[in-house]
Amino acid sequence: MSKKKYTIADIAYMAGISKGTVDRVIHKRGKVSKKAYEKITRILKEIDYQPNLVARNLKKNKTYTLYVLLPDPEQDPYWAPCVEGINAASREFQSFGVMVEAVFFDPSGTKSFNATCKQVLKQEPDGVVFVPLFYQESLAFAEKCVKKKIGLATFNGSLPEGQAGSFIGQDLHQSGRVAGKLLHQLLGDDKKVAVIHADEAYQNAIHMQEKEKGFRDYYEGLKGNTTIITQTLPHKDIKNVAQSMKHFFAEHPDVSGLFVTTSKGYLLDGALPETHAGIPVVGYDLIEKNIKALESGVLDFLIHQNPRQQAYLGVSYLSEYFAFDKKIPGEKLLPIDIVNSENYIHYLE
Amino acid sequence: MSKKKYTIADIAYMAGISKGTVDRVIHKRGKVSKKAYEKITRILKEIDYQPNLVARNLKKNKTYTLYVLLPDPEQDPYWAPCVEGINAASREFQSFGVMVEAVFFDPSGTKSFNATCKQVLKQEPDGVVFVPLFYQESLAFAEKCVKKKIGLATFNGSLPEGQAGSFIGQDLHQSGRVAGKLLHQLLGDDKKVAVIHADEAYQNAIHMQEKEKGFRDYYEGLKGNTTIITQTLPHKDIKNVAQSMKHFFAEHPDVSGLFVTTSKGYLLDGALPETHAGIPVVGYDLIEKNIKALESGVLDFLIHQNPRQQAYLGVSYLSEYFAFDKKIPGEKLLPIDIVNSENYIHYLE
DNA sequence: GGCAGAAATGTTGTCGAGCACACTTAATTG
DNA sequence: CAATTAAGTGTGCTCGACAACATTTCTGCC
Repeated sequence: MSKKKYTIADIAYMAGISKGTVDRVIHKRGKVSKKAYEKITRILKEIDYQPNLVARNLKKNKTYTLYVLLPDPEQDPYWAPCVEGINAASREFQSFGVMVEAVFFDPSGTKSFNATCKQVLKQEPDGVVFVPLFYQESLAFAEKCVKKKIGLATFNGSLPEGQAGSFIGQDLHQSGRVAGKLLHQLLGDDKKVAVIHADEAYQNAIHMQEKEKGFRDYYEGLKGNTTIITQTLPHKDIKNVAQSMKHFFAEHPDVSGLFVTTSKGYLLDGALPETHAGIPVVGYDLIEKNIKALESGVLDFLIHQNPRQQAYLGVSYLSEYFAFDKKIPGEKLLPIDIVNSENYIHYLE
Repeated sequence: MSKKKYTIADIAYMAGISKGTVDRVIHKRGKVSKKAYEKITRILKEIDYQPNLVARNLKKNKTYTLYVLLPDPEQDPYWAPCVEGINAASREFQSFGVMVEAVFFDPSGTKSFNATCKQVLKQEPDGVVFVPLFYQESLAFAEKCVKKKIGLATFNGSLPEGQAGSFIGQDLHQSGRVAGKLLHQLLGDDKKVAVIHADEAYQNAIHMQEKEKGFRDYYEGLKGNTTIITQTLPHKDIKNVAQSMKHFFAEHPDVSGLFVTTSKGYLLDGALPETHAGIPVVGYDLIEKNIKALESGVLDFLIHQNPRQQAYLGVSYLSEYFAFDKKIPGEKLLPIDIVNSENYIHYLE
């Protein structure tokens, strides 16, 4: 499993040649005779030479600057754990010359995002990790980064493939399937269920649709007789969810389970009509209010998207790329964690 | 968030003194005048000096040897992912002079375990990560390690507190509660359920009991009228589970849900009498056979103990301790992952 | 053969921490 | 007051990778 470690000096000695030449072979910067090249290459292979990353890093002695762009956690608590993840990764890699700076933008419109992007570009960072909340704007930003040869990673949302850089997040379609399965497990066959798109500004439209697709997909695969209806709860109505739900259930009294595609499941707390109180609900995200709703029994399951880990990995991937020349994984899909009132504690940080 | 990095030379220059003295202050090895000591201490605090771990590590140039003792995955597939976790950690830390060696023992008796321990001790490793499958024997081994000042970490089982070293694993009691909650969610109130201790040699007795306690604990907290009965399925009977289950349900026809406390839930596949086929079952561990049973619908939920991560963390903690002087966390409880047929894929490796 | 110029190879200093050793003061003693 | 010793301080080398620079060897050509 492990073996003796060879240094360049060792190899030079073995080949009866100076370490300068060995180094030239390793880094392919020419000016080496065929004979020496082959001899050294053979030895390298034979001993499976692994350069000492510590020494390499010390010599390089370069500092890399990473910026992380994410929505302001003050405005949406979903993002709060990210800060902790960013800090953890930052601590871990600062010894290797990686400096990490987190920047928040206002998620309610594109203006703040654009301004933040501009500001970050001005700092000429080596790498950028960001949440592509706004599609067009994110695309433009990513292009600029690529042009400037800035390392890229996105989390909690992806850009069209072919983009250089990494995407870290969840398979939303599959998470919809998980929600479908959970409701199915709770309800049994042939029931009527509803998908609720609660609140959330337009930028999450794609997310919600993906989740709904997965959800419907799951039920279609069953070939049962479950009916699925979709209900949008626009922002203007969230002040009176009770009213909205009353109307909803008046119209659809036979709906026996709900799937809330956003982190706003807690809005149902105290807002379900007596006739349907206690109805199974599956929602998203471990924010404080949802956990309360989980404990009070309003919500049955939450799907955890692990924002902390997403941010942590985003920073880690770029850091490892800079510090250790590691490849950046193109796509990293995190587990779709199922959370109920008994296991949520371990997912909090 | 991040700041300029100071070197010992920087500090020496600032204090108008040589780096030798600065070094003496940092490492508290005396021979420094009060004046110099205070001056340097002040500067160190002021700039919050963080030594460059890369340089430190390079200078030390020491290699540490870790041994990992775990049950042979060939005999119990539960342990297979551990090997992958060990390898991942090994790769990560080999640049920092940490050598990792995995050693398997036969879990069916204490003999192989004892022999392996002896053998490992003979190698005089710097650290040991092991699975304390056998209580007495593990205790003795741990004591020997402590005496020899060998770094310690255990996973998937703990030793009595007060032991030096780290424990990585799951809160078994709480995982029993999770299982209780899941069955409760699937069944509703006031049902009769059964805890099945299936197979498993004696060494897992404590695990199973802890899980059962948590399970009962959950239902007691409800103050409902659920009845819980316990059924042990001894090793000699696993060849004829169908027969055993037939008898069981003949005696307890009103049992409407099962909690299998071991990784042997898959044994129920094809072994449930027609009268009770499709009954909700919660089990443990993502081994291949269980996943099949999950997909076929025999099992409804599995609780994932994440053996891969447990092993990975065990190795990582000790490695970071040796390589970076990091403290070893006393106890690390991993999330109790709930798995169904739609999300298991992300937990496999 | 001699010599320019290219090609190949060797040498040395750097990165920062850390430590052994050499060195300079100050204090102590005969 | 010189000599000895202790206390405090400074210097220089090491770890391994790496690259700039210095040096040697080879090649072709007059």
